[in-house]
Amino acid sequence: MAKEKARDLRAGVALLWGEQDQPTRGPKPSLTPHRIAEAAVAIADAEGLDAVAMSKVAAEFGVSAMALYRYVPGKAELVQLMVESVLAPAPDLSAVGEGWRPQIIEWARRSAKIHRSHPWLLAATAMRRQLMGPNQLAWLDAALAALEPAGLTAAQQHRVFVLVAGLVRTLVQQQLDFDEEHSQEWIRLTGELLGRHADRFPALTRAIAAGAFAPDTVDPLEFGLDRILDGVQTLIDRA
Amino acid sequence: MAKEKARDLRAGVALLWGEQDQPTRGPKPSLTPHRIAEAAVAIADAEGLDAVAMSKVAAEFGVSAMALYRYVPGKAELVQLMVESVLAPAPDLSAVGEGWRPQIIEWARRSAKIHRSHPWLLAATAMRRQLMGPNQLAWLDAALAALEPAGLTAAQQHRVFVLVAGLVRTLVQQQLDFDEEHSQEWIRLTGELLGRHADRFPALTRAIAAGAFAPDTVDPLEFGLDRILDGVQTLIDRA
DNA sequence: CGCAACTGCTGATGAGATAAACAGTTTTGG
DNA sequence: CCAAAACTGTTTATCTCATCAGCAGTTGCG
Repeated sequence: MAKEKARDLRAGVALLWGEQDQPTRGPKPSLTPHRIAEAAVAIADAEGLDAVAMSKVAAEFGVSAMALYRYVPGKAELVQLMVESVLAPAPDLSAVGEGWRPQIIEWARRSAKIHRSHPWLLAATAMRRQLMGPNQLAWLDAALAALEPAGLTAAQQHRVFVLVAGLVRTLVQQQLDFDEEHSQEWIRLTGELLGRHADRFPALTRAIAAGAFAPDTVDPLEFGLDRILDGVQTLIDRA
Repeated sequence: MAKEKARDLRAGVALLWGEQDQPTRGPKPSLTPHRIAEAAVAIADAEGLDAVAMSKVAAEFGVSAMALYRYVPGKAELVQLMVESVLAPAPDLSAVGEGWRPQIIEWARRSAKIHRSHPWLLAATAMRRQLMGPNQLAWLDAALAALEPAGLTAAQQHRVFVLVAGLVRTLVQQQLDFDEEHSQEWIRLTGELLGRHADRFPALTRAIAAGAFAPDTVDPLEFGLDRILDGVQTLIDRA
């Protein structure tokens, strides 16, 4: 997780923002960072982020692993490109109509949808503070724009964004976990354990008995948004 | 991230819950899973989760890497033990007084404190749905117990827990990122980029100009809790 | 034309997890 | 008391990956 790989932040920036000058001499490049990222995305979608090995991505193009290093400084930067690739295009919330609340809700829904479509995205963005690419920034911009009409202070606006973005991450993670194959086995084992130690976890035992962990018709994301945005509304009203 | 390592879930369970029978024959074990986990925690605290290599942990005890496999099925299980180790003891909120709100707030504060003290904890628990050990369950139990007086349905209670736990994770992550050494460099670079593309990110540019990202006297955790719990209160009042 | 700037390749290195087989230790059943 | 069983720790050996170095072929500019 915490690999020191400062390398040269600047190299990554140039790549992420497409601010590189095209070479004139030499053989024509047969690849582009973008195509490489897309191939990597395909692998990650199908087999998870761990399956994205330089050699495997390279194989998609029939070249050796080292060939990729002509296009991408290293794996970390490749993952960044994958993220950018998947975040395009940034959401356009102009059709959602007026009001900060519907707009930020729509933002959250779209964000959640992308994260669900690319289960590795959470892990890819969970890592160290990364420099954000244009698309990541565009998503941030869209959220802030949505919140502007709420009339919060700039600092509050930022904090609300963090809450909503965090909510999306949390709930998508939950859902992905639940959908996972081992999930049933996990639930069974945990239930068994709990039965054996019910006295140590009284509140949990009660909650389970009352169906707290049973499948639920309410979308947890909608529930969370309602709570958070109600809280924000309270803040606005109070001002 | 997504390594298939079902191995035998049961082995991990037994280990995590200390449900293993002590061997009688053979040489006395010189270590215990618990001592190993503590050494690993020390390493992770000092150098990050990536620095926790079997060989490095083993070196702490002057034994070979493979010796650890006599105590722990593999690295994944070791990380689980580290988590359990760090989550002990479970929080006792009985001294906090009455009321669901102060109690769940206290729960969140203590959870945040532990996560801040062990920056690797977030990464360690971010992974695949893991089987929870007794201490992890005890934390869950404590949170549910705190929420009981609120009079929510069991399902709502669970959802609120998820919101609060997610909030803690989100905000600790933020704070850890910010404290990181490269942070300043990151902020500078991002600012530079933003200046060069201000027109593409109007809302963001406005927000920054208005100080949205400036250091803030408000604790983001308290802010988030206030919003979420206000939202929960609204839900309760409505019922 | 000849070199500089490139592209892709092969081979090497080093980190890490972990499997396999072995040697020494201790306990217990006969 | 002794030998086999049950263990502990060790050495060796694989495997998977990222990534560095150095090489060979390509191409466009001066």
